[in-house]
Amino acid sequence: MDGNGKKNTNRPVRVEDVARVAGVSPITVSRALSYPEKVKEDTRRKVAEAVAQTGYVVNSFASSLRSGRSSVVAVFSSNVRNPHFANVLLGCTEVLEDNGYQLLTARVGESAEEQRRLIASMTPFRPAAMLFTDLLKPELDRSIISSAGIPVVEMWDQRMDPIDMLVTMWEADAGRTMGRHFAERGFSRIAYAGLLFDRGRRRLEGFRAALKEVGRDCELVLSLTEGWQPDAGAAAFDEVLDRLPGCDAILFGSDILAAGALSAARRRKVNVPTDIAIAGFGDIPVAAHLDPPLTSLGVPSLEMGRKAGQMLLGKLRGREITERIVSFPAVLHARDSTAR
Amino acid sequence: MDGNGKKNTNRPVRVEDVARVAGVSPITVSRALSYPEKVKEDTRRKVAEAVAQTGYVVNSFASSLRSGRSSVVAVFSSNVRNPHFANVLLGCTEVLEDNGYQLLTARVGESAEEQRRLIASMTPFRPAAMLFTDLLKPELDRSIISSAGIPVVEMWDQRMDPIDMLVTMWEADAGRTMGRHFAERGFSRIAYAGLLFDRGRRRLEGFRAALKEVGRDCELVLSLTEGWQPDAGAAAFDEVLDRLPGCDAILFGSDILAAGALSAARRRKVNVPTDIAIAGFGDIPVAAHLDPPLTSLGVPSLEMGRKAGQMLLGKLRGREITERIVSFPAVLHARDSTAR
DNA sequence: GTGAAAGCGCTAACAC
DNA sequence: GTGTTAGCGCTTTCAC
Repeated sequence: MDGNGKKNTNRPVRVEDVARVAGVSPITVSRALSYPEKVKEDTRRKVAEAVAQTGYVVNSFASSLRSGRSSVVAVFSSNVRNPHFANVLLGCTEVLEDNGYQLLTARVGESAEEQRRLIASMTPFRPAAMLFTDLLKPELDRSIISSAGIPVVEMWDQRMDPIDMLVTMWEADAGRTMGRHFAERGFSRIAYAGLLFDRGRRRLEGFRAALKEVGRDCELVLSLTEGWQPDAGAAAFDEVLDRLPGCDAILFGSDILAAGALSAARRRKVNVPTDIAIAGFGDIPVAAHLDPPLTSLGVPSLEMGRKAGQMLLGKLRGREITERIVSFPAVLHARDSTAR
Repeated sequence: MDGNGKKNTNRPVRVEDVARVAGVSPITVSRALSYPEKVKEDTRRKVAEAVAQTGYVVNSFASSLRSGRSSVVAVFSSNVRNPHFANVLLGCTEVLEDNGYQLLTARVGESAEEQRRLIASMTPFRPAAMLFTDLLKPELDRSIISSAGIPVVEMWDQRMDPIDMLVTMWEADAGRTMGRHFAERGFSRIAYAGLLFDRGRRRLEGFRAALKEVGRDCELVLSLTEGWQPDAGAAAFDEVLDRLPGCDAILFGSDILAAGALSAARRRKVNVPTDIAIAGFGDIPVAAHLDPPLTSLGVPSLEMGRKAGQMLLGKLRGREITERIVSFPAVLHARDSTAR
């Protein structure tokens, strides 16, 4: 029934039980498990045997309560269906789990009030550090975070005043890179479609700034509020063609939207890129395999997640922090969808 | 500095402090917070004020240690970059977080030994329930899970003997559905390419069984072991064309692989579906927007994640479990990529 | 290198 | 409806 040799009494095994079996005191068991180097080789072996025999598992609640130390990192994450965020999560999980930390996850929350509530729901666990894999709302009172006095990494923020540390990509730079690409290609009647909150707005600003440098502009901006799936991109494509006749290039806020637009173009027998060029954002794996292959800006989200984890880890280990703000560059992948 | 009015001493605020301010005993504070209905309206108000004034936050470690209750659900999840798993995670997070549970996440692990290690790393937290969003290895000694004596949901398993509860989709049925579709379309030289572990193998078995019913078979099976990204699909497409001349239909283990194959077909000027039909698995959002739109089997992963969360919740609340095994059907989306 | 005593902060059990 | 006492299981502190 019970291959572990665990006792059949309902009472869980405690250090005391292990101590009795090993013929040592409880504190020695504790030390043998937490600081093996502080215990004689022989004692260590006896304790290990007793642990195996009794099936002992430490109780984190008791351990953390007494020691005041916690191996929990609170991670606030948003929509994992967005490949960006999935990559970030993967990257930071890798780093933190491999270093003995447990991840307590919560949604990041969509309104300032919801964010406050979710952060408050984590504080009883006294996490050792916090990681926000998506933007905090500007309206949020950040003192509830900073007052915890623990290492904190925010991500994607566009400002220079993080609570503690920041891993980001400057959206305006990314937008500018794409704007220059559009300028080089000589597109003249240009549209943009995407979400226009925080990051999207900054990206659009950079995009327009680069166009203005060569005397052009983004003549139509579609602010998508509902939907980020391909259908929304297809609908946006139709709307652009209606509202901006002669439009020869559209930048979308994401590759998913752009993929929808490519399919709408096929349906309407509009040739991409000859009739109209299309570009996206994020460089998801299928981008290079769409028809035509989609020009996109790649975001090193996996590396960003890893970096966030490493920064927390560094601070948890008391290393001096040299860079509080780390920004990653977006990389242009020019493909056929914007060819000339 | 501290808008919460929290004291500046380093000692954290305890129930005792709140009790003093409110003019009641510690246990009354505890009750006012955990069982408000057991406390007079007036007392409740005084406690609430004292909590606000002191900035008190309960210490989960102490609370759980004493009460023996835990609000933590351990979730073992795999590659969130796979849209299936991202959806599952999203679904169960929704349900569990909205009902007061905190999610402690770990990777599910790739080998039986790693799985054992990761599960063991969660047990010190005495979770109230466990959820495995991906398969457990058959070699894993499951007694370490069942001996915890808590509600457990496994997902995707193809057997009928879960540790406790199971949310799954019968891969063989799904494969059969696709096999019948291929049979109806009259394809005759058929290939399969995908991962052939656990789930993929069962799916292929169903696929072949349906083909055999009409006197056909899957003549070439490519076992992909490295890579599930589009490039691997493109390479598999090339290999099939080399090794099975006259092949008129390929089923891929995922839509991502199939998307890569579609792009390889374009590169080689092979027409889909006239020259060769292609189908995938998973019905990711872009599937309907590829060129041609991709035939795929949709898996209701978001609902499956929600269901898993609800089943755990039901058992945690002591409700009688009526169905220990819940299976969801895969839905065929026949699109142009397998048209005749 | 090991042990004895104490206490982390909370809430169960029981009393009133 | 509220209070008193005790103890959850561990690890700190100090002693040897």
